[in-house]
Amino acid sequence: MLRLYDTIHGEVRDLATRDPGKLSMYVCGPTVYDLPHLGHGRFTLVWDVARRWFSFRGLDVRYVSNITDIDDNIINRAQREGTTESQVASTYENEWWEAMSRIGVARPRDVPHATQYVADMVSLIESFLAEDVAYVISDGVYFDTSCVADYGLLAGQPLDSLRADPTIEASQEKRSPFDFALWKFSKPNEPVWSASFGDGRPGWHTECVVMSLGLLGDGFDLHCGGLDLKFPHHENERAQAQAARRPFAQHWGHNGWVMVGTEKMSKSLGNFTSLTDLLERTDARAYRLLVIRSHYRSPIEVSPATVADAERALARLDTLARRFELPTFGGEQFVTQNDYVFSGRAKDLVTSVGVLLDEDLNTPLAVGELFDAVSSANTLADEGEPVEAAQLALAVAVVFGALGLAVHSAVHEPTRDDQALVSARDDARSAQNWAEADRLRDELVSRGWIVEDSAGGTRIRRG
RNA sequence: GGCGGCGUGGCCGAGUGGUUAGGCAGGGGCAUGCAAAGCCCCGUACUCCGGUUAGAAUCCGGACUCCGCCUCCA
Repeated sequence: MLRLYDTIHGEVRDLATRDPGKLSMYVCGPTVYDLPHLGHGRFTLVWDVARRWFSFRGLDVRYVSNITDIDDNIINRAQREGTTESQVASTYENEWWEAMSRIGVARPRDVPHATQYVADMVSLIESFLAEDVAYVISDGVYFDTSCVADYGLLAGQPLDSLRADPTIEASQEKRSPFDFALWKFSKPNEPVWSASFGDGRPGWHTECVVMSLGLLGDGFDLHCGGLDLKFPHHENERAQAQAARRPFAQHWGHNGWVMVGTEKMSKSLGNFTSLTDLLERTDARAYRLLVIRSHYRSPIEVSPATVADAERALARLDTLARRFELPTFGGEQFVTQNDYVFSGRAKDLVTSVGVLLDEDLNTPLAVGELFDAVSSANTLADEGEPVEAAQLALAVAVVFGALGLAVHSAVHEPTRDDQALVSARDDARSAQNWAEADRLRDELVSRGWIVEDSAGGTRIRRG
C-alpha cells in the first residue's frame, strides 16, 4: 500500500484512490511571468518522482498541472515592457517547458490554462453571489471566509486565531481581512472578460479550484504543491469547494522549500536562482539527485557546493553504467515494476527500496540503499560473479529510472584521430613501451579524455 | 500574539530506545608497468540543562538558536 503524509491530518496515511487502480493528482503549476527558479525545479521534481513511483507501482496516474497565464504579475510585466499579457505568458511558458524537459520532468497528462476556464469561474462566482457567500465591493468580488465553518483546516488553526498582517492596509470594504478576491474588476488597458457582476479577470485561488475539479472531478485523490501554497492558496481553493458543496481533494501533499543559506528562497527576498541558469552549467541529473537525496518535506540547501557534491556522486553511478553497459531511463518514459523480473540480490534490492518508497516516498534512505548496491555490484564483478553483478547493477538502474534519474554518462564519440591514439597506445602497451604509452595517454588527456586501462585495452571517456 | 518546523561528524543528509545510513571531501591500504576506475580500512557525531530507562541522537520537561506560515510566493 502506498502511503503519503497528508497535510490536513498531519500524519502519513494510506493513499486511497477514488477509482481502483487510478490516481487523480493535481499539482499547482507556475504563473508564467519570469524564468523558472530553483523552487519551481524542486516542486516539479518532487511530484514528478512521486508520479513516476506511483506509476511504477501500477497506478494509472492522471497528473494534472496548470499554467496560470493571467495574473497581476503578468500584467505588470507586460506593461513594464510595453508588450501584451499573452506575449509575456507565452514567452515564459516556453521557457518553463524547456526547463522541464531538461530536468526530465514528464509532461503532465493535462495542462489546463487559466484563461481557458474563465467561463466556469464566472459561473462559480455567480453561484456564490446568489448564496451570499461572496460579495461585490469597489475593486472586485470577494469570498466571505466566515461562511466556511472549518476555514483554517490547512493553516492548522481556526480563522479567529489568524492574525491579519498589520503592515498591509486592508480594504475597509472587506467584511474580513481574510476574505480573498474571486474576481478583480479591470482597470483601463488591462485584459478583461465579461461577467454579469462586472467585467474583469479571475483571482488566482478561483482558477485552481475550477481547473482541478473541472478535469479531475469531485473528490479527486491528491492535491500537491509547495508548502507556501498551503495557506492561503490551498485553504482558499478548499473553502470555495466547500461553499460549492463539492467534495475536494482527499489527500494533500506539500513539499519543502529550497533554502539559500539559512533563508527560504523566494521572489520577495530576491535571493532566487533561475533554474535556467543552473541548467546552463550543471548536469540536470545532479539537481534531481540532490532533490531525492533528502526527504521531499525537508528543506534542501542548493549551493555551488551541494550541487558539485551531487555531480560527483552522479559520476559514481555513471561509472557503474559504463562498466555494466546499463540502459537509460527517464524523460517521458516511465518504468513499471512489471518491466523487469529480478531474482536474488537484485530482487531483494527492489523489494527493500520499494518498501521505503511506499512509505511517504523515503527517497533518501532508498538512495542510501542504492549506493550500497553500487558497491556490492562492483565487488561481485571484481570477485568473478559477473551474472549476479550485472543483475544487481541493472536493478540499480531500474530503480533510479523509476525515480526519473537516468544512470548513464553523456555519450561523446571519439574522433578518428582519438581512436588512432587509442590503438597506438594499445600497441605501445603490448610492446611494454611504457614511455610511449604514457606519452599517448598525456596526449589523450590533453584532448579532454579520461584514460582508463581495462582488460579490453585502453578506454577513454569524458569526465 | 497564534501555528508549525529545525539544531547530527569537514560538508550535504538519513535515522523515534541498543548493532557503521548513504554520498562528497580527507587519511591509509589492495590492485595497476605507472595511473584511472574499483574494492577494503579509518573519523566514532548528534545545541544545552534536567528527567525517564538496565540502556537515548532517538522518549518526557525546560532553555537557547535558527527558520517558516498568519490576504505576493513552488
